[in-house]
Amino acid sequence: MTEANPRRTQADRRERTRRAVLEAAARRLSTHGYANLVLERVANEAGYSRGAVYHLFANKEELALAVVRWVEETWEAEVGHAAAGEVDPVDALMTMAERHALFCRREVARVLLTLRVEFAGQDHPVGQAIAAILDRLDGTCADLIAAGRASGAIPPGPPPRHTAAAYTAIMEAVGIELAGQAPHDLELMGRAVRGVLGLPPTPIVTDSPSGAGSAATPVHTDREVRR
Amino acid sequence: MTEANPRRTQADRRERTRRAVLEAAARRLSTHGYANLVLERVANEAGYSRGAVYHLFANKEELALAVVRWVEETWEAEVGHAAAGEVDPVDALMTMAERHALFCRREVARVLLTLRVEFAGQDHPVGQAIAAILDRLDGTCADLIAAGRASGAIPPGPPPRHTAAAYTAIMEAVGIELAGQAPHDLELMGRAVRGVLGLPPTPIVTDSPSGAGSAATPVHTDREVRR
DNA sequence: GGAGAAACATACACGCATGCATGTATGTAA
DNA sequence: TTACATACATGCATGCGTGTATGTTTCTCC
Repeated sequence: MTEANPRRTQADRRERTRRAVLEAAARRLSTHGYANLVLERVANEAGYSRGAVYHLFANKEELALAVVRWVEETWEAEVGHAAAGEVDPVDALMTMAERHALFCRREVARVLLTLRVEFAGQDHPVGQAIAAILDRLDGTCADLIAAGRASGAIPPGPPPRHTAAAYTAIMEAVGIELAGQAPHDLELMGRAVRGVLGLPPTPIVTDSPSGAGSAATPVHTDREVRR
Repeated sequence: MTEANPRRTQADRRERTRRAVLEAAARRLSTHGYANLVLERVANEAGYSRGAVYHLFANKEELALAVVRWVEETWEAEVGHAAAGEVDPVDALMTMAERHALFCRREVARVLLTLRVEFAGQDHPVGQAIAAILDRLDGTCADLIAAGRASGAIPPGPPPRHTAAAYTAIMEAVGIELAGQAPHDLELMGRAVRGVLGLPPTPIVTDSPSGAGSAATPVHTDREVRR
C-alpha cells in the first residue's frame, strides 16, 4: 500500500476525506435522518475515523449543514439552472418539475425532504437552513406563476404564493414517491403540475399505447410500486 | 382535590391515562418524530409519570404503534368512510382528497407523514406498519382509478398503481403543506388531484373573484404561507 | 534530517434515554 | 376491615453517542 499510493498533498488528502465524509453523511441523512445520524457510522462508511470527521467539521450540526449546502448546489446546477434558462413562465415551471423528477432518481435527492419533515416542528439551524432554501424556491415559483397569469398563459386561481407552495410540495412528493419508476415519474409529475396550475391535460398523443399497456400489465406488477 | 374528584373505577382511570398518553405521544411524534420521542417528556405532557407509561405500553415501540393505529382509525372514520360511500370512482377519489385536506387541518395528521419519511430507509416495525396502511390505501385508489378508466370517466394514463401512488403522495403533501390555508387548501388539492388523474380543470365559476383577490392581496401576505 | 503543522486515529468524560426494579396509592371483593 | 390486584411514581442499571483530549502518521519547508 505504501508503494502503490502516490504521495498526496495535504490539500488533496483533506478534499478526498471531506468528499467521502459528505457522501457518507448524505446517504445516512437520506435514510435515517439527523437524529439517527451517528458520526461513528458515518466515519466508518467514509473509510476514516470519527476524529477525522471532527477535524473537518466542528460538530454534527455543521456536518449536516455542509451536506444541505452540497445538495442545494447540486440541485441548482441540475434543476434550477435549466429552469432559469426558459423564457416562458410555463416552460420554466414544467422544465423545473421535469428536471426535478430526474434529480429524484438519485438517492441524495431524499436528503432535503427527510430533514425538512424531521425539523418541521422544531426550531433548529438545519431546519432553518432548509426552510430558507425552500422559501426562496417558493418565491421564484410564485413569481413565475404570477407572470404566467399576467400573460394569460396560466389561468387564474388561488394566490400565487399558495399555488407555488402546492407546486413545490407536489414536485417534491411525486419526485420522491415515483423515483426510478421511469417513464411514469415524468408523466405523472407533468400531469400533477399542470393540474395545480390549472392547465388542461396535454393532448393524448402517445398515451394510447401506454393505456393499452396498462390493461395488459399484471396487477401484481403494479403492487410493487411502493417498495 | 381529594374532595372534588369523584371515585373513578380502575377501568376509567386506565382509559383516561391511556388517552392522555396517546395524545401527548401523537403531538410529539408529529413534531419531533420517533427518534426524538422521549418518554419522560411524553409522560410529563400527559400529566403522569414514565412508570405509568410503561404500565400501559411495553416499550416505546408499542406506544408508537398504538399512536399509528389510533391515527389510522381516525382517518378511516373521517376520510375513508366518506369516500367509500361514493358510487362513482371519480367522486370517491375527489371526496377522499377533499376530506383528507380537511383532516390535515389538525396537527395529528402530520404523524403518519413524519414517521413514514423517518423510517423510509430503515427496516423497523413502525415503518412497516405505516407502509402496510399506505399499501392498502394505494390498492384501493388503484382500483378506483382502474374502474374510472374502464367506465371512461377517467382518461387513460400511466398504470393504475403508479397513478395511485402519485395520487396519495400528492394528497399527503398538499394536505400537510397547505394545512389551515382555507379555502386554498381545498381548491389546490382538487386541482392537483384532477391533474394527476388526467381530468380537465373544473369550469371557472367562482374563481374570478378569487383571482381578483389574488391581485389585491399584498405580496407580504403571500410570503407567510410556509411558516 | 529535523521541526512544525495538518491529517488522521484512539481514548476519555459525561449526559441522556431506555428498560426494569422497587415503592406507593387506589379500587374491588369478600 | 383486610387481602389482593391494578394504577401509578420513584429509583437503579446500563448502553449509546457526542464532544474533547491525547497520540500517531504524513506532508512541508528549511
